Amino acid sequence: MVENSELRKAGLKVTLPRVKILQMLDSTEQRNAQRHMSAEDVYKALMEAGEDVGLATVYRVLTQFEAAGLVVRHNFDGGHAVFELADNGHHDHMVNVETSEVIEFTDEAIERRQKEIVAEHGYELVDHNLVLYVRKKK
Amino acid sequence: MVENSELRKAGLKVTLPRVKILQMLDSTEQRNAQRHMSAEDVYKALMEAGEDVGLATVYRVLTQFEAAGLVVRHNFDGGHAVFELADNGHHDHMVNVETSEVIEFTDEAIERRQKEIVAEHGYELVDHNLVLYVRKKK
DNA sequence: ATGAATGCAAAAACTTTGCATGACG
DNA sequence: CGTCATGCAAAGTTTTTGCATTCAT
Repeated sequence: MVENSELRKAGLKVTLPRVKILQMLDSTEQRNAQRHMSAEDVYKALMEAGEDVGLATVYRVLTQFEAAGLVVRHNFDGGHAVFELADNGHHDHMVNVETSEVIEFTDEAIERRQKEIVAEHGYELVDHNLVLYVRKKK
Repeated sequence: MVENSELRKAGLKVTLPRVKILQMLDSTEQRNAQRHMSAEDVYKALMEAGEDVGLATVYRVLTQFEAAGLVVRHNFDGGHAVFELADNGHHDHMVNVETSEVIEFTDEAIERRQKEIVAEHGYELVDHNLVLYVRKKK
């Protein structure tokens, strides 16, 4: 189960909504149902689970989680942001354009090269976002 | 100047708003002012130029341009989408998180590695999206 | 002339905020 | 108990849509 100590560590009081939201993210991930949920997704899932949490709270809590590094926010297409638990390290995404399936991966060579490129321009890397849109090879 | 034939080719009637928007994108790019403009940016620029185009039209036209491949839409951080002319080939982006300045780049090593990774998973690359969020090195 | 495109205003979609109430430590 | 968190509703943003009018061909 997701540790409540994670919340304390982040300086966040252990409240019911926060615990529920964290569990929700964790459990959907376990079931591999949907690794990336929008605020609305989380809200609906909570409602269906009989948990009475306001949508505004879901937004607030997800934003706090992001600030605390518990969760990562992605802006894949447009429209809405999606969130995923940050607990299994950094990774990039491959999206199968035919099925919308999301595959995670990491590649050292790319990571390294990114830092080099940025340095060559006199910057330092704060974060990055790489999405490969793919299709099954025929 | 931007060719109106581009519009015809795309099956779009050559109307004043469409021509103006295309020119606006082209001219800001020429002046290197801002390669990436939001719908609002385009709208304001048109207003300042004395062109009377509705914001809704700007959105509609940019969406059509995107569908026609004349323009590329990016969803960098969140909030709003930005558009750029598609005429100068593929490139990735670096966003300075302190100034929001956008720097374009391409890197063969990364491009190559992406194809390899995708192939290793049994897919083929359709498209990709790489954004590096950077900060000036101190 | 005729269908497509525009402008306006209204609505939709997503997210944030103010404020009174309620819960955590 | 004091403070922080929540819920609700209202407001903010960004983008889309309905509809009457105007324009391109």
